[in-house]
Amino acid sequence: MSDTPEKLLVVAEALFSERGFYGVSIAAIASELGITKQALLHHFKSKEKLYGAVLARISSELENAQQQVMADEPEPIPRIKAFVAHLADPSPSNVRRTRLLMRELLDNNERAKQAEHWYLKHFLDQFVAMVQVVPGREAISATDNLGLIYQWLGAINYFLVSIPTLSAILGEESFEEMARSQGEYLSRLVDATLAQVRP
Amino acid sequence: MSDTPEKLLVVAEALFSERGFYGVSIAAIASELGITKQALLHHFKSKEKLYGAVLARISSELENAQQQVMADEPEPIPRIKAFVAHLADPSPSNVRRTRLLMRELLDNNERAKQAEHWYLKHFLDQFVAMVQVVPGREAISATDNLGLIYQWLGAINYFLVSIPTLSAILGEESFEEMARSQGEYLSRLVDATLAQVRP
DNA sequence: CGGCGAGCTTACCATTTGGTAAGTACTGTG
DNA sequence: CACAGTACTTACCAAATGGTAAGCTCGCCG
Repeated sequence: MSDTPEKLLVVAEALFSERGFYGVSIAAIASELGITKQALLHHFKSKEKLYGAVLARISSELENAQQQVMADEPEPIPRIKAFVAHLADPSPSNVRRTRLLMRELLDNNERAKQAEHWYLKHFLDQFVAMVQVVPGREAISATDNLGLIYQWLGAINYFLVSIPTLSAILGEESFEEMARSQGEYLSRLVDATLAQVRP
Repeated sequence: MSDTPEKLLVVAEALFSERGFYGVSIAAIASELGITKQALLHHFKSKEKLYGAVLARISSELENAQQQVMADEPEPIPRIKAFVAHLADPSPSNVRRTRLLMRELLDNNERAKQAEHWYLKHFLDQFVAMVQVVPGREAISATDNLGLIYQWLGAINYFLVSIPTLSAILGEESFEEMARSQGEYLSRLVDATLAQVRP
């Protein structure tokens, strides 16, 4: 079949995102690709390494998007809003990524305890930097700004991850209405929280 | 050993929370309890049923807490804040519950597709009702209020679930500082978002 | 006392798991 | 042509998985 590793990663990402690390066997991934399990193991020496490659791919995509926004939008607040909007994009590929990262966050306790390097650290550092240049926020500590960012990330990621559930309990059309207003909600969330100053 | 099923559920909850449904074997749970795998299967006929019992227990605890707050605090806004504070309690037991529910949210797509009944629906309905009685919010649609609630739940749950990661990347003392301010952040988040009216 | 169900135990089982070993076919490159 | 490396394949494996079957022991009820 001679798939490029890129293709393998796309499929692996989809399955890991859907069922989690322990919920997917390498055989299942291989079968989805129409190759044998051993063909997969040939490219990535172990299941852990395959998973690691998927994570690395995602984190590099994330950092690319971040640099893109930095370059495109010089104004601090519109820049943040553009980035938030990008992260909150409800497209299937972004939802997939978000689900996988959420799972990783949950598993991180276990699996990555030995992994010295938290692969999203750079992403977070840069995000903090984006907030710290907002007028009135320069004096606020990095930790406090990180707290703010976590509120945004929480609202964004939790919504994305809840899409199937919400869609099921609200019904398709009601959910669509909610999804449509979500973008503006987030924009206002950013405004409202950024405006707050420390007492 | 004659453990009450309650004890079994506590241990099962801890392990499912830590490693997820597929990440824990019934043998592992049993061994943690010092009993055999078959003793567990005797009480709960299958792994799925055991997991379901854990979920049911959590959802009933959640609804109890909700009723408690409803009874204790008659004023709409303080009531919401009290409930939010309860949900955001960073105690180990609450963190465990939150992790497990977050995993369930991720897996829901797969496992609970056939389960007609989304076991947290009642919790959400009642939460919406709590918001709908806030002066100035009566006219706002349930869907819009749900959107607001999801922002709060996102901020709360994402933070709780990120505790080990944050603690690792920030260091213990810096993280403690962030955790301390989190409560007030959330309170202000509720104020800021509740104040907004639809255009 | 007889028996009956609850709460286990040991024994067993088919299937799936991640992974190794060894070989084959193809494609350059010296 | 020889040789090396890539991209696989089939064959295999030990361990772990969820689950069944059958039995054993205890307390309780008629």
